Amino acid sequence: MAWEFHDNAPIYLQIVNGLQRGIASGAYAPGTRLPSVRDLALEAGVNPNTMQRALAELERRGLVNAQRTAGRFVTEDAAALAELRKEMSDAIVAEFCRKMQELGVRSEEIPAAVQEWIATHSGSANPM
Amino acid sequence: MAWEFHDNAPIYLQIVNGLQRGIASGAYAPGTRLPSVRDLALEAGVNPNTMQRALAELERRGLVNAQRTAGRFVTEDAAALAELRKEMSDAIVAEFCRKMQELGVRSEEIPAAVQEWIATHSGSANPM
Amino acid sequence: MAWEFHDNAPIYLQIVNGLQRGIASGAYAPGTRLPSVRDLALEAGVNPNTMQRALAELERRGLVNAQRTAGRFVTEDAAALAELRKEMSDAIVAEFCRKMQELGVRSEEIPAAVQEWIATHSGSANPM
Amino acid sequence: MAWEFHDNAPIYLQIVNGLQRGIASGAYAPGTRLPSVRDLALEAGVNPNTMQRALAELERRGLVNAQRTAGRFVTEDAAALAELRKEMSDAIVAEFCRKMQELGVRSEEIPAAVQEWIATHSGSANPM
DNA sequence: GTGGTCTAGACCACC
DNA sequence: GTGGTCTAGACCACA
Repeated sequence: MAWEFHDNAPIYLQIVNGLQRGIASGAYAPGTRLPSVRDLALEAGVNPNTMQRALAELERRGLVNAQRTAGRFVTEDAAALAELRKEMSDAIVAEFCRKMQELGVRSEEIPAAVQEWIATHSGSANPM
Repeated sequence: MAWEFHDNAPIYLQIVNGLQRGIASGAYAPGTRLPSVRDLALEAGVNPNTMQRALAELERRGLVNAQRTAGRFVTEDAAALAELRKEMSDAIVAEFCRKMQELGVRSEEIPAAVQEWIATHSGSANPM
Repeated sequence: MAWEFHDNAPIYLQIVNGLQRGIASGAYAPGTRLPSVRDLALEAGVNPNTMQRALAELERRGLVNAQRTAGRFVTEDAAALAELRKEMSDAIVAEFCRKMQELGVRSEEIPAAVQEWIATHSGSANPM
Repeated sequence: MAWEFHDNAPIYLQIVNGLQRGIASGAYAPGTRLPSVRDLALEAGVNPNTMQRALAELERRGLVNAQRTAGRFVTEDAAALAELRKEMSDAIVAEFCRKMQELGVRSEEIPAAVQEWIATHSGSANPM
């Protein structure tokens, strides 16, 4: 995971978001043990305290479970994971629709635009 | 227009993009006179030369026409504007789909997610 | 006639050339009276002495005849005019062929290029 | 290459033209590395930024490729080079025909004049 | 060292 | 006043 932070939001929240993305996508699979705080902090290039705070937030949200000496594990709670995916998906969709409307595209036209794009780009993920 | 620049791309290109968004959305209506280079530069907080470069690029793309002493005007070429909107729309859709797929959403599921979101936000999405 | 002088050659020679062009093309028709030295100098934006020198050169070449009080007249000597046209034409052709060869076009290919151009541009003089 | 600029056109465009001539004639062979921006600017006696602008234009036209730290290279795209030669050749022919017509030579007579000149200069025209 | 970008400040033609 | 061009000098990423 490439960590790049902007200064519009606290870094720890940006980390929370990034880890949530990892969990939602399955990059951090349910039941899996997360790397140690130190390692995660090192990888992200932030202070371990900042990473600690992010992980505490994730735990508060029920997405990871700290097990005293063994480390932190991604939750296996399917409902929680589903809800997470729903929330993040909704956020992405919301931002998307906002941008499209800013461009002058009416709500009704958005789904068609999406379907057309998928039809013409099926198979090739064109990262830009 | 709120100008905020990140350092992942040249400022002049970010300006090009921002102005294109303004033109595509109609914030800068076809045939309208744009503010002068100096004014735009002042507003964006960049050097007039940088703004000049961005505007030259827009002119090269056929989106604005410079008229010697009278200023620059947004093109009235409907085809060019339509193509612009198509390109920008496609870029937004592409980024959206990429994010959704990164989240683990399969392509086939994306349109449904969009439609559902629009259905549940149809009231607030169109605050006009 | 638009007078623009470069500094690679004496101005009076550039004037000679310009007037020769006028005579060769018929802009100054055979037998016609030329404007006065003063007027020509004024029009060209040069010192009357400079214009005088240019006209003297033209007279030396037999292209104009000074008639004491009546002014200067373009020669009616058809042979001289023909020779003039030939010389100027040759100079233009020579410069043209030099440029084409500098571009890497072989001598044998030049006439074809000319004919093709004329064929595709018959009628429309495209000044550039 | 001898750089001499007139003030009828922006210097950077004159440079573009000069470099195009070099590329079209093969003086800058396909695939060859061009001198650095700084060196070219020094040679031409212009500001590096002006030379940069000219080179950027050449790149936009697909005639040179910039390779980050290695320098700029003349394109090897034969089609692009052929088109370039065609364009430049056409421009020269057009100017030539314009001058001839200004001299009073009719279009039909131009090819003959060219062929005659070449015939009489076939020895010295190809001094290689 | 290379290309690329940005700023600052100047001058010009046009009307 | 407008757009357009040019210079000077600086900084950056890349390798």
